[in-house]
Amino acid sequence: MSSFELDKAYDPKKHEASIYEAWEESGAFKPNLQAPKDPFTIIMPPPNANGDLHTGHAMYVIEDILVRYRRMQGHKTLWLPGTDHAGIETQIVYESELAKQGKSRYDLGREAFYDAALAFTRANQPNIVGQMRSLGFSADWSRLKFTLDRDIVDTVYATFKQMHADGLIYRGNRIVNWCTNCQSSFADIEVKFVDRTDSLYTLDYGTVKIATTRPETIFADAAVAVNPEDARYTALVGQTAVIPLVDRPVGIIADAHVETGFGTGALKVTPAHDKNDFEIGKRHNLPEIAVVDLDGKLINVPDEFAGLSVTAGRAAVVAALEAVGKLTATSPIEHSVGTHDRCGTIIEPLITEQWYMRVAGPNAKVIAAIEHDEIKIVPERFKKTSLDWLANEYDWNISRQNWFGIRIPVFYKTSNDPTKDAYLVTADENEAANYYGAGNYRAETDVFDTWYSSGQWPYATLAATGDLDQFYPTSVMETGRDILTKWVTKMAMFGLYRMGSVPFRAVYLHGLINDEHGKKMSKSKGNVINPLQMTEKYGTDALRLALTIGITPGNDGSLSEAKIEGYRNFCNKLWNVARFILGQLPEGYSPAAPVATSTADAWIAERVITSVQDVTEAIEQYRFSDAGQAVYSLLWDDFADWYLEASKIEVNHDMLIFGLGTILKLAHPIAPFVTEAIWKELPWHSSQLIVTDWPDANKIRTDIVSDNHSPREFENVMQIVAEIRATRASLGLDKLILAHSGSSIWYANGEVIAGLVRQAELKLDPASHGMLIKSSESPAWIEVDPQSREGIVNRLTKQKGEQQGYLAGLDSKLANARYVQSAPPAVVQETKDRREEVLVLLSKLDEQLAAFSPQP
RNA sequence: GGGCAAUUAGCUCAGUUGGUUAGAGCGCUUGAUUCACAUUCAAGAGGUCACAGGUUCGAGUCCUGUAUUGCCCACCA
Repeated sequence: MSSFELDKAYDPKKHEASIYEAWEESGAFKPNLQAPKDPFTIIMPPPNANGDLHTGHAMYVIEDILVRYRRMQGHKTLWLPGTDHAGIETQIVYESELAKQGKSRYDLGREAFYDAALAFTRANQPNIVGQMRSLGFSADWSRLKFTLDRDIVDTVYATFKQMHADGLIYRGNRIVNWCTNCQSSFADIEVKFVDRTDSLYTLDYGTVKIATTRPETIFADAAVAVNPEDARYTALVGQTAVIPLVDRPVGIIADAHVETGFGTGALKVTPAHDKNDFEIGKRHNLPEIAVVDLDGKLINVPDEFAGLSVTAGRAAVVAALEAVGKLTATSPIEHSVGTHDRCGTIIEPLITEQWYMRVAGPNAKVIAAIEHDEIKIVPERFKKTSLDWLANEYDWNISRQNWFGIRIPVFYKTSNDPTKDAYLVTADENEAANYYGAGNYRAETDVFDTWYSSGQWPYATLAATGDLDQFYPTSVMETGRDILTKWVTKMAMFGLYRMGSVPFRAVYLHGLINDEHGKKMSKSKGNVINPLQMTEKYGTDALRLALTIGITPGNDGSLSEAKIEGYRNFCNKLWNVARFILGQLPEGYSPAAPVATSTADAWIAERVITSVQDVTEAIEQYRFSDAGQAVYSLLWDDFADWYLEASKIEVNHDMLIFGLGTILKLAHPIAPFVTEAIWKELPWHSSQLIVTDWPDANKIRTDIVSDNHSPREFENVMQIVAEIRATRASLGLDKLILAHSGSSIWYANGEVIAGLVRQAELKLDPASHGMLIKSSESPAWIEVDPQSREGIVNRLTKQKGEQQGYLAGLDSKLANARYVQSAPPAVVQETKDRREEVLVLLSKLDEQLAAFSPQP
């Protein structure tokens, strides 16, 4: 009797927490520096410390798969986790917290707000960390880093200082994307364009008419521009036009930027409030007149408009223009308007002074690294995307006027001392005091763009944990393809700049996870799948499998509850396979090297070996879906449906245990909990599955003693069984008698065949006149009732028709001389072989038809 | 305007260098089931691989074009 007693079904809730705890307590998540193989490192993209886990984070499962796989392979494996303070995002969240108390950030002041937001963030961090742990992530939490940790910030400061010394950093007074809500400038990449319908107003400027969507900025006009090729206006170039309402004359200039076909072909040039106009202004040396302030209110305009918001001002100016007859037309126009991607506020282009980084030089190194595959990008098509983007990036505005961020380490001179520099780059106020003298300096209040600091995440974290020497460059960066340009290229740039080498050797990009109909998940659509609800309901492994199988690198994937449920079933199947096997082991059993003593043994051994190769290769090539599918199919289609069933007739405990053990190993990276839960039940294992060796196909092949059985023979058994089952189903037969002629395959496998077919009896009868089992090479029959004759003839006729059609196709192929000449001989031979097989089958069908057809 | 991706069974998706009669899961139909698992088992139906050309002995796969959908970048007075 067996000493094993497993629950009837796998209940994730009973196992996951304790297994995770055991992993962590054993130190399995920490890199094993004694491991024989090279370091393998992944730096986790830090999720927002204030956020909740969503399907995007759940895709870190890919990282866990890689890490678990490499750990089992014997690499010194480090997965370094972290969380992000998420600058502006957190600021917005925390401001809304304050709003609940009826406060704004101005009530607290900059420093108090920063401290409070930081405390809020640190207090929330355990939430997201706990959620990631619940997904089974085998990261080394003892190394957890936070983007505002002192040591991280120090690294960022040092980089800034070095870049400044290298002449890569400068102050620039130019047009920026200003968010009046956030009171900060933003990089182009943070501006999201939304389509809108607005009014296009045609205004009378005396000599010309211009078209604009922003009449409230006419007071900032510095010129009117026309295209130099535009014959309508050539005579006017050099003349003046007059801004209505204020009657201020401006020059008419020619600039190629102007499109003759748009509006009237004449453009009001407003350098201070339009990006393109700013460029035109630079080309023509035009004044930059500001009429919108940082709050989005009109300034430097006639009194009646002063202080109005842009929107109110527009309406008022339009009314005034109409009143004086200068508004000659109004038409709807569809265009895109830039908004801040975090808060949705319309971006006001205006001129402010900001910190910039020159990117051309540093980016050139990134381009070279990507071109030479020093950074391999998966899928490869994103190589081009990143190269195009890098080659076209403008100097990067790295300063923000948010309050929640890393302050730019600069102090400004406030005295008039001509011997002192205008500013000093240092994070140390003492240094500033020494240099300028007390009271003669002020600290910069701008903070870094979060991508400036998070772009340094790989080496900043590794430096902070003391792992830089051992684990940099890292192995793989796995992240969403949407932040390829925002983040991945920045990390490459910073890594090459500061470390002189790439931060990661490969980048794996996953796509978006959509809902069950391939639609983007969104709160407003109500189709958001909460990963934690799913793991609660179906178990963590089920979610992990659902996010792995059927997902293609870089492509959007879809997730549904039904899909997750299906993988819950898989986990249960695995559990029950184990339950079944363990249930029949004798007391005190301990496994020995498997010996293949039956046809089925030889076959399953081969299937396992092939699967080990397939799964290994798939993971190596980042084809995680294929890896998952290979394990799924091995367990369910091969091991459970065939080998286990066959073992009910002829059992080989060692082979069962070997198969189960190997499957557990192969499945572990994707489904770590259920595999470890089963592994724990096997008393002969001294260590946890998480640190067990990954199976080696060659080693297995030499270890398994084969008793001279061919895997092919069992494949024939499977064909025979399938044919008998199909025949039974189509004829509605119940209990079967299988007659055979006494060949070796039937002697060796007859019992197994009958057992797999179920409700079948075996009989030696070389003279049977039953229905021929056509897939059996030596004659065998299903004994049939004469009453079934009509059904049999129908079935045989249908099969004959199918085979004749197939034969015709093969014949026409072989009749084609060019095919026979040009195709590889192996392909042609295969066609010929198949034709022979069909002919044999057809002759059998004819014979049977003759036997069962009514005699004439 | 430029680019990328997708278009394959009712649904969601695979299909790795061109080569068996194109696959999976779910759903559907029929049947089974005290024997590890109904979170099960067996059998089955279901596809002109978006469309039009082309290359090739051979195209879901390569080329050209078209359509639809989604995404990215640029512009949008």
